[in-house]
Amino acid sequence: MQETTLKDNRRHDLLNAASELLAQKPAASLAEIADYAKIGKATLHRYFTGRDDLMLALAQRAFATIEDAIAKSELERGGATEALTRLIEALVPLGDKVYFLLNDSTLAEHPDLAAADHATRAPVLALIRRGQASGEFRADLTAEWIVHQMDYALFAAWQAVYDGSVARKDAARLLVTTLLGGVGMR
Amino acid sequence: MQETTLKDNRRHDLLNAASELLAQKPAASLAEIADYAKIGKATLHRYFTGRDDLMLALAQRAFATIEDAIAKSELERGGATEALTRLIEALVPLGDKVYFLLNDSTLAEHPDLAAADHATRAPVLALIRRGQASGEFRADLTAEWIVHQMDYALFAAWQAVYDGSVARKDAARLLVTTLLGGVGMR
DNA sequence: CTCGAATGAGACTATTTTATCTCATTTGAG
DNA sequence: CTCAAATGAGATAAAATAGTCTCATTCGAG
Repeated sequence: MQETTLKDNRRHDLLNAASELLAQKPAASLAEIADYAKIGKATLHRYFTGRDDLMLALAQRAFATIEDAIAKSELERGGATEALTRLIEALVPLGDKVYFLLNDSTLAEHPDLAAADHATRAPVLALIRRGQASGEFRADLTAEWIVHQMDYALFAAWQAVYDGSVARKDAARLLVTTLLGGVGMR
Repeated sequence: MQETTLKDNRRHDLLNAASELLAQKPAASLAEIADYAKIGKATLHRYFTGRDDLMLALAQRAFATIEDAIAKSELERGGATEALTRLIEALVPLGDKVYFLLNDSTLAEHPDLAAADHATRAPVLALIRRGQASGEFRADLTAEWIVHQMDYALFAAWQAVYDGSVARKDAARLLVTTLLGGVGMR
């Protein structure tokens, strides 16, 4: 039982290192990933059969992390605006584990991820629709469009944090206010 | 003189084909690009010494296209809001030639592109600042942040058009209204 | 039409990355 | 401490891609 736990931890650390490196260098080779994780290439292959397997595990964990953040945000609770704010505040800190997704094209088409993608998107879509029904969010935009824009706004925020142009602690607030209020003066 | 023109046309067609294919398949090999452009690999190498050279030319043309769109938008003319609207309406149709930039990591670090990037960003930043000074745009956000969010919102819009969830003709209007007004009800 | 330049198809080589394998060393459970 | 399992380093093979070269064919200016 402990063996399994140890292995899982190791696997977890490896995925952390990989997503960290891939966020900076999306084209990193497996050898570079192994080096960055301070393990031998052979060991990497003992945990993942190949690059595809690693990327898939990485993406699955990213989606799981997002699902977790969504669950913790309790999107059904309170006003839709407050719920969206909680969601964004929960998602912004995940950048390290999710940002690499943007730069990988092979993942978008993977069938196993379509379900995970839908599972993460559905509750957010529901929240947006709830907010539209309650008059908190604009109803002249489709919920899908809003969620899609939100996704990219998140990537933009993560990148801004990553390149230092925005402080990590400010990112969530900036994102919420930009997303909800737009850049035009009201 | 005509020889040069012919060669330039051919080069132009080749770049068009490449950006078109790379938008769909960012990891396309040079052989695939050559096939897609319906030319031999050898000919591709006669126009571009290698992948780096091709990607650089592609990116430079993308920036030139953007600069052109900016110039045609006459950002200094009229209200900042109207100017921003003109800009977005000019940029949205360029997706085919620019979208691939998002999926390439090697370009971000290329020194020759830093200047082009700055050249395209400067007039847009100036427009945002003008709008902030005139009270049209929010002044509690930095112009850099606004432009950065706008960049990603554009990529999001291009992708939505590309995957069919938004009609090409609606994209610009949607983007302008989302960007300026946000998703919250005012 | 004619000729030189440009092209395409594909053989071929070089380079890079992935994946496998061996074996000495390390690790940690008991 | 002891031993079986896990690891790391590197050799090696395999695969994919990049890049070069040759030569017969096509193209287009004049």
